Amino acid sequence: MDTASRVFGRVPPAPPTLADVAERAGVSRQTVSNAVNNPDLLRADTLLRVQEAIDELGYSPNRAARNLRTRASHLIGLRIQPVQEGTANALMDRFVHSLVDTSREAGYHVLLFSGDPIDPLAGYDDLLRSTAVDAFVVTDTYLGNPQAAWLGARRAPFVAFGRPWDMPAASHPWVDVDGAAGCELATSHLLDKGHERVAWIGWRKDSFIGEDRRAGWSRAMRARGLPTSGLASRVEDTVSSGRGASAVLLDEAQPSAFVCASDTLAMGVLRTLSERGLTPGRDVAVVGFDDSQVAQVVDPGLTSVRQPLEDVAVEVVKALEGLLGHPPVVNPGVLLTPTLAVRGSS
Amino acid sequence: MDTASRVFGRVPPAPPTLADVAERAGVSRQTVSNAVNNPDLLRADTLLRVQEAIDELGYSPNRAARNLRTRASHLIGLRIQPVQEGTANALMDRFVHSLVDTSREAGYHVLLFSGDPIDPLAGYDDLLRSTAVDAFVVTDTYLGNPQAAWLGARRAPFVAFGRPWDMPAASHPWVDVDGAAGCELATSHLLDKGHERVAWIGWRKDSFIGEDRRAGWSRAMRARGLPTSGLASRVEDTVSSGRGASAVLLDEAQPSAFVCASDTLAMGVLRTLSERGLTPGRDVAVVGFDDSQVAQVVDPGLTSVRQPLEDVAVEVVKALEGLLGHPPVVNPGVLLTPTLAVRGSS
DNA sequence: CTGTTGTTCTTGATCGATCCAATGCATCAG
DNA sequence: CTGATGCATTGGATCGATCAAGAACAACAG
Repeated sequence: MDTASRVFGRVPPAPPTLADVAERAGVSRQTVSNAVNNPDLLRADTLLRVQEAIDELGYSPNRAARNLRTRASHLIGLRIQPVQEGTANALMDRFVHSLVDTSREAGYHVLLFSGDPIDPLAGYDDLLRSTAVDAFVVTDTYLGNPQAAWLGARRAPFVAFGRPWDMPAASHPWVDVDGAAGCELATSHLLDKGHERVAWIGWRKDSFIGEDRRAGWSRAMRARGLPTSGLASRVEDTVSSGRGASAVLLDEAQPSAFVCASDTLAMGVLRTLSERGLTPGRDVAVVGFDDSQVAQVVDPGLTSVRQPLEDVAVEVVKALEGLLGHPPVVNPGVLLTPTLAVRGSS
Repeated sequence: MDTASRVFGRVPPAPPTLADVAERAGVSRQTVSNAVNNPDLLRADTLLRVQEAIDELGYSPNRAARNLRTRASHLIGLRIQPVQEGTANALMDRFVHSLVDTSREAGYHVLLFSGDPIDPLAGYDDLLRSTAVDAFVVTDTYLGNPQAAWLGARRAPFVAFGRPWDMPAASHPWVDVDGAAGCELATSHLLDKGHERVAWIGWRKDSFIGEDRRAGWSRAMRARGLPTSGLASRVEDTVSSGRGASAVLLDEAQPSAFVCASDTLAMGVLRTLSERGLTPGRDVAVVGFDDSQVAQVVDPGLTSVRQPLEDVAVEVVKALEGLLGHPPVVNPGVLLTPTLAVRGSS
């Protein structure tokens, strides 16, 4: 009795191959292959016979063999960011879910890999050269995406979730959420409720995304002829920054509502309100961004801009299918409009 | 000019193969293969020459070919739960990160797949039969894991994150976090601070995990000779249940501290406290479980039991390496002790 | 009857790596 | 000088699928 038998009780049976099915159905290997990949090439009765044999044997094509021959793995590489306890994670989680579901429908699986924080390209290179994945989904383009340029140069197929902010003419497909539209939506929602002095708390000026979202707020304000000066603050993305900024704004500009670039900042606003005995939603309205977990469990509920990540995933996969098709098609960028999850805070 | 050239500008060069390297280094294919996989079989100078050739050509072994021959994919399948906006997600996110990092060090990549909510086994079967993955990591064992039994029957290598509660004699490797120890730790922490009436808010009795955590609380109480009767409540895992349960307990049993089976429940307690004008941490102490995002951003900070997911990932990979080794080794179950993240609420 | 066309199925080669068995070549004991 | 031993390297077969031709056969026009 060999080692495997001792441990497992018996040797696991070798999975059936194409040849096994062929023999059983009384046809050639190629015919079985066609039954699987091009059923309409077979005569109806032959197809049926082959399919019966496939079912009886429980045959499933060996991925490695197929990949070797077709030079495709049907895997999509997704690099996950270094761990950081923040909103970004929960967001990514939703996106990953959607991406996995959507790609499965398209016949792809998602392969995760982690980046070396020092050399973000290391992981890509390895997977690419060993032909382990067919394409990549790149998510952290907000950093001025070096990987987009790098992947482009290597002619590696990839789709970005996030606009190429610093390279508007980039020729790769991308999908993004229109943050400006989201904040405009949030602001208009507040204005419709009768608020006139709506303040903005956002990120520092060097953030493309932050400036984009801010633009949505000021656009909505201007559209109603309302002033924006003195009503905006740009800080770090932390709860305490949001708390500090909102305290200052309340003292100096007396806003009746806040639109924030993130739920984290909005949490800070809520804290300031509770410190001052103000009730969110009644005395002062607050809107966050990302519809994170906290927005849902915090006391009156935090109204928040929700990114349509399910739709993003669909568009990403659509673009991937284009890239990997014959002939390859490079889809143009897609911009999706977020929705507003209205809760007690507004 | 063919289609690819028209789209890409030029045809991407075929990646170098083992034979290319062999030719360049003036050795046989097998020698190059050995240089990669068994370097100590080569004479030092030959090895050097081969490695130079590898570097010059930028050679990386073709994964598909290797997988075909070795009957291994070096991929680990991880099924992600159907999307549910809850604590579980953030937890999984941390775990997935750790798992990806740890498995990379062991030479494995993580393949995500989603389960059909109706037939949770569908995804497994597909991947298993097509030899797409070498093993699985199973995470949702709290449901009385049908997949564990199923995978076991198919002799598919897998490691569970979570004990086989309903089948203590199960012969598969597993890794779990000792929830009882965590709650004991939390309770002792409160008792050390001088609290004597520490209440418990947990899940309904049919949850193995819930009862396990509860046992930690009662163990700690009994160890100091303190009574537990009337101090426990079992409810649904929602904020409002936690709010309701804590209100009742405060009225009927006057506890000075709460230990909760989840951060969600703890959030409910915090809400009750704020409704009654009580300050968490000063008037009444609260401890949650899972150290979720909300625990960190909520007002005074929520003390919470933190699962050592990084360590879990390490143990899971260790067990996987055992299963996939030659000969395979089935590691016994591993139980890890959580830590306590102390914040303002206690 | 021959040649063309089209459908259906089969055969041999191939993808790029590793496994296996064998070879060349020193070294060294008898 | 012969044969045994060990090390470094090699050539052929193989994993299981798909690709690229070609073969067998029927239908049908000339």
